Amino acid sequence: MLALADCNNFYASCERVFQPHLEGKPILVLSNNDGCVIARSNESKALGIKMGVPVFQVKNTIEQHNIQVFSSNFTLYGDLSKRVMSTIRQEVKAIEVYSIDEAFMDFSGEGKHLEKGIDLKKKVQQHIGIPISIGIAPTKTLCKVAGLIAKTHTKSGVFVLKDKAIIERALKWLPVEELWGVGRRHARKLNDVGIKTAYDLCRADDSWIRRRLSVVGLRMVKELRGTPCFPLEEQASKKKNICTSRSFGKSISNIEGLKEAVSNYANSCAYKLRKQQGCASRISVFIHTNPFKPTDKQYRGFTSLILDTPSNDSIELVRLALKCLEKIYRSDCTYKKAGVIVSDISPQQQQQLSLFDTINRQKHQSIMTALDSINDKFGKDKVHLAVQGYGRRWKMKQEQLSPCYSTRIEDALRVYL
DNA sequence: TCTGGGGTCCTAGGACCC
DNA sequence: TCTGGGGTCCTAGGACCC
Repeated sequence: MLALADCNNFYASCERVFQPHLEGKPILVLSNNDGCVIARSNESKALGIKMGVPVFQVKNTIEQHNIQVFSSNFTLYGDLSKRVMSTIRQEVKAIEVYSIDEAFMDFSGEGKHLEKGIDLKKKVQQHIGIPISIGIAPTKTLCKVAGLIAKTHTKSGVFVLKDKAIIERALKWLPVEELWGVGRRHARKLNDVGIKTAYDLCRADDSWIRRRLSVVGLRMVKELRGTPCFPLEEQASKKKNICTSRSFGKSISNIEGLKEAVSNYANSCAYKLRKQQGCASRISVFIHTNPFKPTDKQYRGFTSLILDTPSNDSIELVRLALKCLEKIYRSDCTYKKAGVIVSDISPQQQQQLSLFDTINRQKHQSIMTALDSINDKFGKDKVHLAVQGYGRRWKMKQEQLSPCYSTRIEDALRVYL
């Protein structure tokens, strides 16, 4: 048996941990630049606020119901996530951290599954203050279904999906578009041919599913029928692509501003590469105008460069990123977003050196190591390249940012006795 | 006025090889 | 008149996830 632990309304719950008076009150967490709604407490969901809507469209509802609004604080959410995962890790044989707010677990073995789930939920609540739901079933896809039921149809927040009859009942109840692996496109395709529920899909012909939903869809259906196709993966695999991109708080029309942003993103990619001990041999840069302003001239620039020798050196990657930028920049546009992608990633240990290499790699590597250790200790970008700038004209809008209670000592709560 | 930021996998088609 | 059979690699696009 497997289980899926899923944090309820995770970002909203994180904000509540340090502001418990918000319990029972509607909360929203916004995307970067405070643009869209990316998390809602139950109370906000009940008020009809949809996932992903631009904030300005629900401004009235926010004011009317005095909804508490937060900018996204990923430092806080990331830290609380780590803590939730480590509490879970102590209670189970194996865990796969699937996303910031979800983990699959090995729930096999003796003991009653339901009780074990309830106990785990209680521990996470007590240790971290984050409410979770748990779905328990023989396959990952069925765990997802069980988790959905746990969240909506149980008091305990834990549900076991094991008996054949209960699985069948659950699948007949579940609309096909709610399935893990069925997105909007597939849902429409399936609905068009009369497949409305997960149960309908289970009864469809294998070769038909294979043709319409590819092998990925077929695996999912097999899992619904009880055959595991997605094993528990304890080791997080290394990224094959790494991207850092942002929309700007304010549009940028000069190349200097873009240079500053792009060098920061390239530096961030290089940092992420070093953290996973990889080197990239391709770097790409893109810049976009604002697609929501149709009156503006629209342009999307994208280009890549191939490196002779794979690298994770900030100095080199920033230089190449700026070279890409020069190629795609057009002075007659106003830009709203830029990004850097590094790909073709290979392990740092096995690099083939280029015959014509001019960089002193060893020296650069020492610089990077020093840079990382300083910044890990004293804060992000405490020491950085000059091109990254100090102006931050491109920076994000974050007007409702909560403190980093658990990761910055200055932000820690003070308790007066 | 105001609209996020990351990822993965699969498939089809083209270019190329022998 | 008739025009093979087997591969690989790469890329773009489409689908999905959080």
